[in-house]
Amino acid sequence: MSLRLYDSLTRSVRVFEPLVPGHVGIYHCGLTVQAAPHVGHIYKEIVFDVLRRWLEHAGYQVTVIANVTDIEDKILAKSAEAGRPWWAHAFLFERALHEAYDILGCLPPAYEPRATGHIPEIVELIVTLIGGGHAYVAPDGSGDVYYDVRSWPAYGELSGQRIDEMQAAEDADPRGKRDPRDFALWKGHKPGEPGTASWPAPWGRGRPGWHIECSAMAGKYLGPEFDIHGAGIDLRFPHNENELAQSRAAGRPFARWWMHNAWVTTAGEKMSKSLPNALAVTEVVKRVRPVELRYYLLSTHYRSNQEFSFEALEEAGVGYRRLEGFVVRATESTNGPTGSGDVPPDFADAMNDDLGTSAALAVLHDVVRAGNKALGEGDSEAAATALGQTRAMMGVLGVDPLVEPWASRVHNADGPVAEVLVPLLLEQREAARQRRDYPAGDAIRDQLAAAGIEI
RNA sequence: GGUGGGUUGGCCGAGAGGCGAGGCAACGGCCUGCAAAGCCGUCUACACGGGUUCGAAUCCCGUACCCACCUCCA
Repeated sequence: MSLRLYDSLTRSVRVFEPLVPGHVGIYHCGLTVQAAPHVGHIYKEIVFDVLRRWLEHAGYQVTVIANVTDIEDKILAKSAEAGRPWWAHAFLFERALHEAYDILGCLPPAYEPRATGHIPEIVELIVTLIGGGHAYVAPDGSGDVYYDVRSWPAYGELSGQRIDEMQAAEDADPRGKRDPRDFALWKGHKPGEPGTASWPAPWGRGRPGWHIECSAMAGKYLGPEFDIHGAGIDLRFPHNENELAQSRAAGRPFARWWMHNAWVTTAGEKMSKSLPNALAVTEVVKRVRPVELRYYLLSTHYRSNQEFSFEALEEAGVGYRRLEGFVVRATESTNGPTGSGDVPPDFADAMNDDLGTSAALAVLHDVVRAGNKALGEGDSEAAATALGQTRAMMGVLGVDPLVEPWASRVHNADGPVAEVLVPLLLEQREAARQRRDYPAGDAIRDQLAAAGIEI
């Protein structure tokens, strides 16, 4: 079975065929560096990291571009509140974001372009749109440039909405817009805004609107047409809709697949920076290991909401340790994994079916059960085969316990002290058991258990 | 007002006309000096009301409730 992916534009699952055989270009967007990343933000990274790994497993060369929005209204507002320059504010959270990626074992993108580094490309695109009659400089002297939604009949195709049915924004300040749905491509510099937050343009100093940057950067790095555009479902409208309209109006076919991940929710509602339910990645990983958080997030299909709870998270951690335990035991008691590094057909079918990670995890557990049985029966050949398959599957999901960044953290026995002391204690316990001094042996076991090390 | 998604066992979560996903928890068994781990087994559900069908969690109609987007948002 070949890979089939759901496309939000056509609202259907289609057999994936890249534009250029053997190559896949992916652009995913939406991270605005204005606050510390929470579990919901990082979920998108994990989803597209697994997509990328699965494509690479299938032999594709994958180019991932993920943007960083480092200038927009919120950043200006939040940085002013925090009393630091907007660029320092943006960079602070860009770094926090990178730390979160790394903690969760996401492979780095090929490149992460920043909006502020692509002003010429953005201006060039706006010039093209104005020239084509799809954008106009606001007549009110504000220096704003708007996209003319009425000039693009297909506008609304991605989100399935008709312009006339769209609710006008409550705070709609027409400011010279031809239609209230027209959106800003360029925001003229306003008095009171930092001078560093504006750039020269043919229609006056200002800064780019939020939507245009993605069209400009995706176009620059992946070309006028590319394979997959990813984002969280909330960005479908207006952000992705606007990107699509801008790009196509400028003569670029743009993305061939639009993929949107659903939510990690709390109390049935979307996790959000503006609600008190936000869960910072750095806090959550104090409760479970990062790899367990990653495993937990993959237990739900990416297009279904996942109700976050620490209880479910910790249960998932138990499930992960079962897999990890097999990998560790099987590695110790066999001559290592055997097999071609291929995943079982059922696993491949699940992943090929629009990244069915839930079903894929079921296959993983089945193989581990068979592997554990083989270990129990002393069938090291069967155990080694299961180990090979297990590690291949876990590798695709980015949770192989013997691959970095997890390898050094197996079994909680991390650090040089533990590496020296734990074997020593185990030796003493074994000696106690040999002389049938069980209370002494059990005491050592209990103390290790109290330190988080299970025997 | 418009658009889209959801309601599955004690819990988390797949599936999408027949063949009981999987995990966690619980209980019983095997193994073990006792545990743990592991294995075997048990419990086994599809919001509600109609309908279609030999057969519906899955399709159709209706009802209720929940969520998301239309405004910054993964």
